Amino acid sequence: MARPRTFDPDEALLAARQVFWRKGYQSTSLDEITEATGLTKPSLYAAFGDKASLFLKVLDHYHDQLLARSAQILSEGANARAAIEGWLTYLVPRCSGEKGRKGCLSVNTLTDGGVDDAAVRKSIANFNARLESLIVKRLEAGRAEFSADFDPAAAARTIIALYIGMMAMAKHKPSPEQVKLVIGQIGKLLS
Amino acid sequence: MARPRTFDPDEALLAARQVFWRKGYQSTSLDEITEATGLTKPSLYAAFGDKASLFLKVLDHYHDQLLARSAQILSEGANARAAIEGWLTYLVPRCSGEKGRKGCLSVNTLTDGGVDDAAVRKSIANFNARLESLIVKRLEAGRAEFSADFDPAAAARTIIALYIGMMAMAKHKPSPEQVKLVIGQIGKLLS
DNA sequence: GGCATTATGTACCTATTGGTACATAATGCC
DNA sequence: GGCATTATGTACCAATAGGTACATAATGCC
Repeated sequence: MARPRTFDPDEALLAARQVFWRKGYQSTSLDEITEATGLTKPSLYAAFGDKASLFLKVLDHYHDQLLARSAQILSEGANARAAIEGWLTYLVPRCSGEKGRKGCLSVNTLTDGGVDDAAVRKSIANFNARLESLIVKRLEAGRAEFSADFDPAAAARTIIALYIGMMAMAKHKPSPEQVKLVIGQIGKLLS
Repeated sequence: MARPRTFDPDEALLAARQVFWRKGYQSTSLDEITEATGLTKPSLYAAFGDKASLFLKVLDHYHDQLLARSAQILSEGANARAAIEGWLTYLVPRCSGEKGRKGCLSVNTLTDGGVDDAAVRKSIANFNARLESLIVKRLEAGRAEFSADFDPAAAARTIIALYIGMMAMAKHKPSPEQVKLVIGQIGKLLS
């Protein structure tokens, strides 16, 4: 047939993700991606299309992965409150200085004015909607834990806003204790 | 003496701010700034220095303005809870579709991986610290409103995280109602 | 009015950007 | 082994980026 690939597309996607995550879409040059992946530009184009298309693939993969892990963790807690707190605590290393100041690729992209690609915005909106849906369902499943006037939808949306805020603040490299201080406040929203 | 300026530096700074706010630092070209300000590149350089220096001036000015307004609004409420809610409600138009999807210049810059200027990071960290300090002081001034185990520092930091999260979510153009839903949850943090 | 001084506008420079043309190498099929 | 097909590597291109040299214009002071 034809000459086979000499690289693993999934590995290349992960390598590109590292660069996009750290520097953002606009500030990442194709040269940096070729260096990180070990591929040449023609190989990149043949495999993933142009820069925008490559970034979208990276972002979609990131969203899928984060959603899968979140769904898993949210299903594990003894009750809704514990599940939510467990989910946020799992994110602590990413929000604090422990794993650098990369923050969240999705949040970083959301606030990037240089990215006006409709497909990218849609991917992020979809991710947030699905994440919020996961939390709403977990809260509704544990409805009995809360008071009569508890509003799962409002609480879920507020938790999403807090998640995004904490991911943005990760850029300041707060200590894990500072992050846990905020997570400790979440309990007040769940009553 | 010498030839006088034919433009108002403050106006030029505001015009540049509009562009940086909408497109972000990296994606804003000097040509777009010259178009928005009506100045030529040499005039820009003579007045504000290079692009990074100009951006820092814009950002500092933005921070000063937002801090001043926040301090004023936070001092107006009948009590601490009303003051905080009034402050967030003042920000609602910026968080919803009413004023487009610009979000907050400071938050957008914080999550911008392409900006690695130490002075910029310091300006943002300083802004956040002063904003948090304003809120802590307002909460402490209304200490009697809250229960004995209320932690003003933890609550203030959580409110900052929510503020940042809502500003990031502004990029999705949420409806004012959706934003108010989140603000309505803030009360639970203040008890 | 002449001069020193500073602002302005044109025109340009170099580096880097995303993207590609083209020759070459490696495979499976017959 | 020859051939069609696809991957790879070099070398390059046009466009755009931030930044500047230099000639010119406008002021106050003397």
